[in-house]
This record gives sequence, structure tokens and C-alpha cells, in this order.
Amino acid sequence: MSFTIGRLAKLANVNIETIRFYERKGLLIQPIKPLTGYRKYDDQALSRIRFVKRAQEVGFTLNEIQSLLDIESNNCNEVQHIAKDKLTLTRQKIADLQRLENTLQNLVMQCEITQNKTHCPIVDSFNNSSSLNKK
Amino acid sequence: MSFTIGRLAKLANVNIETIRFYERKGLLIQPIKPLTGYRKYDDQALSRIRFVKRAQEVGFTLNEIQSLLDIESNNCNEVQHIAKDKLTLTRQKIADLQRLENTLQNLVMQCEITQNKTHCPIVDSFNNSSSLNKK
DNA sequence: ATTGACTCCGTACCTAAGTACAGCGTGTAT
DNA sequence: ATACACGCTGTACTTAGGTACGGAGTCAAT
Repeated sequence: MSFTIGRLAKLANVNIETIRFYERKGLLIQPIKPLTGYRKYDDQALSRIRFVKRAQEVGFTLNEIQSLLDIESNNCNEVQHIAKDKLTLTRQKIADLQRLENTLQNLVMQCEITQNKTHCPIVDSFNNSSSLNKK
Repeated sequence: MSFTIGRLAKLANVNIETIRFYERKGLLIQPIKPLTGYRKYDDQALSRIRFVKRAQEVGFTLNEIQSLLDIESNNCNEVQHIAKDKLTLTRQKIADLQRLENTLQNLVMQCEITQNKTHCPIVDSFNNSSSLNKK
């Protein structure tokens, strides 16, 4: 069973250009092109694209996915290490965003309380170094 | 009191190129250049850069900051509206990242439990459609 | 008067993850 | 045999927020 790039794209639900982009990146092995010059793909290629897409959903970048593939799938320790790093980073991002959420919430609340028509507490806070970044 | 671009950059703790970039973007009004052709800045320019930097810390993009500046600082309702949108978006991002955190945590835990030398649960999960994205 | 530091402008480059397009060749159906 | 869909390569473009660079002009100190 083999298909053209267009069919593969449809099956994997990605753009044709994405497949060729992945090949340039080395995420997908460029298939041997027969006489005609057309790429011929099999189920393995489809699985590979799905692998990439699933790993992306879990927050891995293409470079990281590249590494995952290089590890040749069986050194669990290494894979685990990469996943742990990603987990740490994710938690940091969450913490950052939560501080941001807090600040924004305070700002919006001040607007609601002040009801001042002549100036805005949010704009004020950007103009005055104080009042921002208080934990 | 007026200073050159280099001094302003130092005072504002940004790159010279950043200042010129902000001018091209319209975030900073390009100052009148006297005979010599050198930009002359004053305290207002410094305040403006600080405004931009503080707004960035609260998660606003340069385009959004542009809008904040256009509102000419006193229509609190409009500013508040932009801030509320940003707050909503921030909360969504947090929720997304928390789901991601969960998935990663599960994956890492499975590695720790399995202790399997011949294949990795994480890699497996990318190869098999199941087991991912369960809430 | 010459060195070294500073500034000017315009353009290109960077990351990430693709997307789009031009100009060509090919495969298939009628 | 001719139209139309599909494929090929290579390059440029996209967003965001800058950074870097080349070649020129200028300023201040010695």
C-alpha cells in the first residue's frame, strides 16, 4: 500500500507543504522517489506524522520531537528526562501567567472601583513605576 | 534636558535598535532632528519607553500597547475592555497549560512505574492514539 | 588633524512552524 | 489530444519583537 503526498496529507490531516517541510527538517525520512520523481509513502510515514502531531499536542517543539526520534524510541530514561524538563517549564509558564492574571485582575478591579472619567488607573499604572508587580 | 539615542537607550535599559524599531512602529514619536541629523530625546521619550515596557510585562503586545496609546490615556472604558480581553485570554492559556501539565505528569509517572527497559510509555503514547488526552 | 566613539539609514537576519507561489513536469480522463 | 488535477523544486513570505550590519557622516578629545 503506498500513496502520493496529497493522499498522505489528507490522511494525516495536514497540509502538503507541512509534509515537505517536515522532510526538510528531517522529521520525516524523504522517501525514495521512483523514476517519475513522485514521492511514494506508506503507513509508516503516516504513523510518523501522527507521532509528531501528538507530541506537539503535549507541548513539544519540532526540535524536541526530533530529539525524541533520535533517541530511537527505547531509551526511556532520556525520553523521561526531556519530558520532565518540559513539565518544569510548563509549571513555570503557568506560574508566570498566574502572576499576570493577578495583576490584570487588580487593574481591572481598580477601574471598576474608581469610576474615574478623567484618567484610567491602568494607564496610570503604566506611567508610574509603583503599583505594578506587587505580589 | 535632552539626550542622544545612546543615552536614552542606557537610561531606559533597552537596545538602541529597539528605540529605532519602536519609532518605526509608531510607538515612539520620532523626534525632530536638528541640523546635524541626530535624534534629540527628552524625559517624555524615556517615560514612553517605560510605559511600553511595563505594559509588556503585563502581557500586552506592542500592537495592543499601540492601541492603549491611541486611546489617549483617558477613555477608561476602552482601556478596561482591552485589559479584560487580555485577562480572559490569560485564563485560557493557564487552563491549556494545566491540561498539558496533567498529561505530562501522567506520562512521566508511567515511566517511573513501568521501569521498562525495552520501550518507553511516552514514546508508546505518541505511537498509539489511545492514552493521550484523557482528562 | 586624527583617532575613537557615537549616530545615521536601510536592509537583512533571527526563531518557530509552517504557508504560498512561480514555473515547470506528469498522470489521467474524456 | 487536450484539459485539469496533481506533483516537483526552490524561494519568499508570514507573525512578533526585536537584533545585526554595512557604509557613511559627525562629535569630542588629544
